[in-house]
Amino acid sequence: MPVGLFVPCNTWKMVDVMSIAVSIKEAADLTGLPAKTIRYYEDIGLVAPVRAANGYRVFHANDVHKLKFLAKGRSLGFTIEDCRTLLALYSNENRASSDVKRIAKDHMSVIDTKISELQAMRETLAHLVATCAGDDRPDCPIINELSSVGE
Amino acid sequence: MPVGLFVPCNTWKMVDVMSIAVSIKEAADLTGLPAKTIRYYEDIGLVAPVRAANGYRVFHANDVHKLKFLAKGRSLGFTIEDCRTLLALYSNENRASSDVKRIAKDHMSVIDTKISELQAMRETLAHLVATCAGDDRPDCPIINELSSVGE
DNA sequence: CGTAATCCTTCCAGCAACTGGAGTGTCAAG
DNA sequence: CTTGACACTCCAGTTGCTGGAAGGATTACG
Repeated sequence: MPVGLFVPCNTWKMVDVMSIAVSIKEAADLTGLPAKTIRYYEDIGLVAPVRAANGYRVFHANDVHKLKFLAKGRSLGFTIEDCRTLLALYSNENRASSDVKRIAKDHMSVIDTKISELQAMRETLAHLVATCAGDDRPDCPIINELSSVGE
Repeated sequence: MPVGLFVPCNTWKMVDVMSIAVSIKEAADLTGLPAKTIRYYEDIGLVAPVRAANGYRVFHANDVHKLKFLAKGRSLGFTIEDCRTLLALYSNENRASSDVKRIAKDHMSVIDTKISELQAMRETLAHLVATCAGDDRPDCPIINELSSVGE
């Protein structure tokens, strides 16, 4: 008995224990991504699930795999375009690991820049917060700093 | 001789050493904000420069002051809405410094969260990058990690 | 006086990466 | 038969700007 095929069939079942062919909801549950996001990823060409006779998306094992890949890439802060490139490298048996490494290193330096910026903000804020009385009087070093004329 | 007034006058000069009444370009130069951004801030109601007879925006001292305030607030990472609130508190003689302090502390905790997230990413990436050969062979721990099935 | 350069104006569109909602269709259970 | 949970598409909004087109104003130069 064929399972998970995309032919008109009134007793057709998307989920089967053996062949993975899942609905968008199940793909969402499997990957941790919102269904909306998965549709968006299809829109921008990151995944290409096939369609069942009723128009519903059907995700096979490798679609789910790609989505998991994307979820991990995004959780590491890679941009969508980075993820697209990484996904292509992932599918490319002839890739050079140097290509992957360069993307990761570039991304790391972006992250490092962001961290430094945030830490600088954090330090300034910490100082200001520490010196602000935080009572019901108007005098406030935070406001003073923001409105200070001097450099 | 009136200077910096907004009446039709063919020898009218926006800039005057004594009374500050500047064009958008000069406001941009004084604040470090792009003219586009200043127009945007007017759009969303953060500043309200008057208009000269020819329709040009005219920025007075307190407009420039507000713009500098906004520039500093933004550079500390406050959202536009935070800046709007802070600006209102700045103009409010009866403010309580506790209100300002709370905004700053909330913002600090947002920053702290971001820093932690970025540092976690950074650590994972650093580990992966360190173990990746980065040569012309396809084997790559970074790809492996992204495509790993296991948790 | 003409013209070129540099302003200024408005409006529309786009970026990243989704997210929310409207309006409609489909399907299985009770 | 109806209810509920799903699915679909499409449009609009988020944040904080940024770019560009199309046109008007002003100034400097020859």
